[in-house]
Amino acid sequence: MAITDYFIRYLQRRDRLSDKDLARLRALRTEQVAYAPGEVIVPVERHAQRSCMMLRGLSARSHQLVGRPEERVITALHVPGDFVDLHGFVLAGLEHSVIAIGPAEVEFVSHDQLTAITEDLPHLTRLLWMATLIDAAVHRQWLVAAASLRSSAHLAHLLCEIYARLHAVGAASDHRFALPLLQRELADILGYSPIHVNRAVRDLRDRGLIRWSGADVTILDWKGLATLARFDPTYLDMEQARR
Amino acid sequence: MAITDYFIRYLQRRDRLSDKDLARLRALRTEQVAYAPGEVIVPVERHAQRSCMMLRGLSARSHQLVGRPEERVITALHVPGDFVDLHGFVLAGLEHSVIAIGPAEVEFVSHDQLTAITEDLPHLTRLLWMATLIDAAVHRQWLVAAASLRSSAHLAHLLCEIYARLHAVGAASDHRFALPLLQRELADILGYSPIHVNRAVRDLRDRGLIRWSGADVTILDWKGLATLARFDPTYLDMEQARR
DNA sequence: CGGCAAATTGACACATCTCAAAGCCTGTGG
DNA sequence: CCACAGGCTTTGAGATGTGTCAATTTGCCG
Repeated sequence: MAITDYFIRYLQRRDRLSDKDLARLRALRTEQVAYAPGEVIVPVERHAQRSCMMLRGLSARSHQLVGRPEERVITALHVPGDFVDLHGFVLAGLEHSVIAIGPAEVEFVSHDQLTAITEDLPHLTRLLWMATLIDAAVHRQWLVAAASLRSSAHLAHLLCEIYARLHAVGAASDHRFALPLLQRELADILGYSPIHVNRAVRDLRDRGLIRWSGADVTILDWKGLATLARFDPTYLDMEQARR
Repeated sequence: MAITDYFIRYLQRRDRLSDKDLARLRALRTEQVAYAPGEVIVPVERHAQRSCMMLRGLSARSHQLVGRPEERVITALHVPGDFVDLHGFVLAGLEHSVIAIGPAEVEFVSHDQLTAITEDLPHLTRLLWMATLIDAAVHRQWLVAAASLRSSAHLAHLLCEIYARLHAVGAASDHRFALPLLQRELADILGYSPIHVNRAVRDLRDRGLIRWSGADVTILDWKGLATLARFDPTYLDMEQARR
């Protein structure tokens, strides 16, 4: 399946695509590349020439801390169908890198083609814009979660969100999904020490809310997990609307 | 001064505006409204019909927590020149409200006019897009700060950022600015208890880094404050570039 | 002057971090 | 098939950061 299929599904869940919009998306020339776990997909750079969509696996936006080379913070996770670094198209530079979480495959689109879309197709342009704004809404929700939830609930929120996003593009069902995240990476996402993340995982397990072995996650009690996390998917903006 | 002047300065700091772009911005029909401290400027709503730019004072994006009516989290602060809820133009709904921090004045722009810009002026459209992406970059930096800085350094980071943003649009100089933030609001921003925020403020004062009385903040030692906060303004994307 | 909201302080409880060590998986070479 | 190495996970104990509660002080405004 071409990545654009996932991305088209992502868009169509939120608005109707005209024939013109669809045709242009399908005609995009792209380059597919596969990455090993931990590899850098997009480096910190200025004036990037292309952006990537997620095709398979997961990726993350990783911020290196100044003066502490071995520490980093992950500010976003991306699932298939996400236009991962579309914001690099409009910004002068990326202040973070994009790395593979587990084995991952992405598809690159040149900025020339994106510029052409903005010149010709206002509606599709607004939908691309929308995709970056949903990322921003997720950032805000992560801020809310970080400020208002204790460790177990915070982890629960992340799991609810990832499942909701995977499910929305048809990449997960039955409350099961692959999550090849190391606990160290989870710590970089949630802002805890790896040890504390481990305790949070155990807590959710002990409460009978999840099963997690290797990269396999099963949500045993969706309602319980969502209640603990106070999860409300409104922020993912998955609503049909004219944009 | 019309708000558009601040916003135009915001844009011109980052790219060249064509005569057409400028003319369209200057021709925007807007409605100015003033608000008292704490008042709601934009409610939680679906399918908003207008968005607002910051003219005077400060505003914040406030998230009500589900099931805890008296608690909230603030995920963004806006200074004059910011197009505060421009994201409401493309999203189906806002999951937060916008409130006044101290006395504030904003200028509303109808979404009809924004739609027209996206139909006619691709370059200006990309610049509007950029403005929302800079907000997203600020969200990410807040996530990094929350995950990697202890309370005093976290507060220091916020002060550095606010000053940098005010200074960038000419709304502050000499390391002094008005910051009519209650410590309770500061707590909602940083994710600490008001008591702990108070300790952080005192710490920065005791170290001789800032003076803060009433709404008046003076940064006594910019270098020291920025070092403590590991502040690097790159994420504000204040660079001339073709977009 | 009085009243109220905000800022400040102290003491104690709870959450999370750090360091250290032990257990578990998986791939590899003998 | 087994032994081993290495990375990841899990556990424990003590140090530090932050939250909560209660009380006092400050500053503003009527």
